[in-house]
Amino acid sequence: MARTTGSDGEKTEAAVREAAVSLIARLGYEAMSMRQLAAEVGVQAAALYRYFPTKEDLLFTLMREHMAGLIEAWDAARPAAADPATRLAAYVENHIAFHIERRHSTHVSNMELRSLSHDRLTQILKLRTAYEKELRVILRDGAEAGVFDVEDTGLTAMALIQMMTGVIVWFRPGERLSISEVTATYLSMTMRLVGAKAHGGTTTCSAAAGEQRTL
Amino acid sequence: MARTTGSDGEKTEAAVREAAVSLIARLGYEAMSMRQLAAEVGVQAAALYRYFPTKEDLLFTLMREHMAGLIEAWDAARPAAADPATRLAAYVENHIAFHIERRHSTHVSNMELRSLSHDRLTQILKLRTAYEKELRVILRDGAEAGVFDVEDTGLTAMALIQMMTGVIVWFRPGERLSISEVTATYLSMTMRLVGAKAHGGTTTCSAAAGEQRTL
DNA sequence: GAATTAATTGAACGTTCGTTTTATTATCCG
DNA sequence: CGGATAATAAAACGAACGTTCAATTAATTC
Repeated sequence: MARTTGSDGEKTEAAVREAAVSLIARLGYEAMSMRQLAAEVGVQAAALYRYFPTKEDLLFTLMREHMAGLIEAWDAARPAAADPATRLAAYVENHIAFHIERRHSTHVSNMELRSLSHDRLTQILKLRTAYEKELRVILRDGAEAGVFDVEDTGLTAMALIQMMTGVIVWFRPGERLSISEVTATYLSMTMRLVGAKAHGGTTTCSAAAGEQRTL
Repeated sequence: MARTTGSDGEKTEAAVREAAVSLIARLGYEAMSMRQLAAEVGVQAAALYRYFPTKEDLLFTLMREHMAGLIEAWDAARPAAADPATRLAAYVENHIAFHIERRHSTHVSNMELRSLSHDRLTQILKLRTAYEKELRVILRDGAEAGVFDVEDTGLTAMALIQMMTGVIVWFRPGERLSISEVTATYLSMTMRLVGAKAHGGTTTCSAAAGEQRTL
């Protein structure tokens, strides 16, 4: 047999992407076979190669679009011109919302980097670095303005990102906590961690602690 | 040929373990072939099966011993009976020291869980939960004693552990920061995050950073 | 120094992998 | 309605996989 009734390239490609994200997140890139993926889509393995020339191309596409989506989401959510605390809050909220919403895709982009070729790894890391830099800038601005108390901007940014991204490890929608509850708690932990002076009230944390080093 | 001069079962097994941790951390469990591992050890693939009946047995052994080592390290480092802040500081210091020291093995234990059978996954997760519970107890004690300000003990524990474990992603020994600098910064971030009242002083959480025990 | 045991090799097994090729059918366009 | 093209199936490719087995040699024991 050959072309099946009702077959449509766009729909098939979208189905492949979706199934691939789910399968790779669950089994891992190396453990997922192209035949398994094809079966999930309801197609023969050879049909996949109409849309993605190699298995690695498929992985790279998924990762690139995940990172692009993350940056896009932040571009849409970032406050125009605001104080560091407001910008930090927006960053935290966007980060957590995005990562909870795209748990599988985040899993893939974080765990399967080693399966990329050198060049493609570099491309993905460049996107990631650009996204992380946004947070470092916020922290630096806040530290310079004296509203944050941060010892080391780069280290703090990494710590915050790992803390926030880690939410996908344990969070399951519909369980004990809602997304907004989780976000609120992470937001308050973040503000304490960076020693943010309360939005108008007295100081919560800070005082001593040395001058900050720039990265 | 057959047995080689100077061959010794114990030494070979140790070499296999060491090479396996390094290779799996670098390539991933699925991507590492038994022939690759054997070549790294300087032996034929068949020789590996003298020590580990299957590839998964090898992985499981590495993980089990990693988790056992972590719990053992904490048992040795835990303060006998102390206030929550001191215990939390000890937990953070032990956690970071252990994870930096055993970066590769941590990578394996955190990233390759999905390659375990159901039973073995359960065993590893049981160990991990037991270790994490130690932190939750510290946080709860501190919250009940009024020396910590924690909204949600479980969530805070997960956030802290992910933040601390994340150090292995970016930390490289001999670069910008020393282990003790990193530990000190993480300790101060932790104390602020949990809203710790200073050890004996009057205010501010970041003061805890100054009082730092050596690693 | 012979018998036994420990450690390893080299070759092979069947399976599965990613991928390619070729043929076949549905759909679209005139 | 008929030719072009898009979408797939079916079968096959060589390579690599985890693993097993028999043969062989080093070390140990008596």
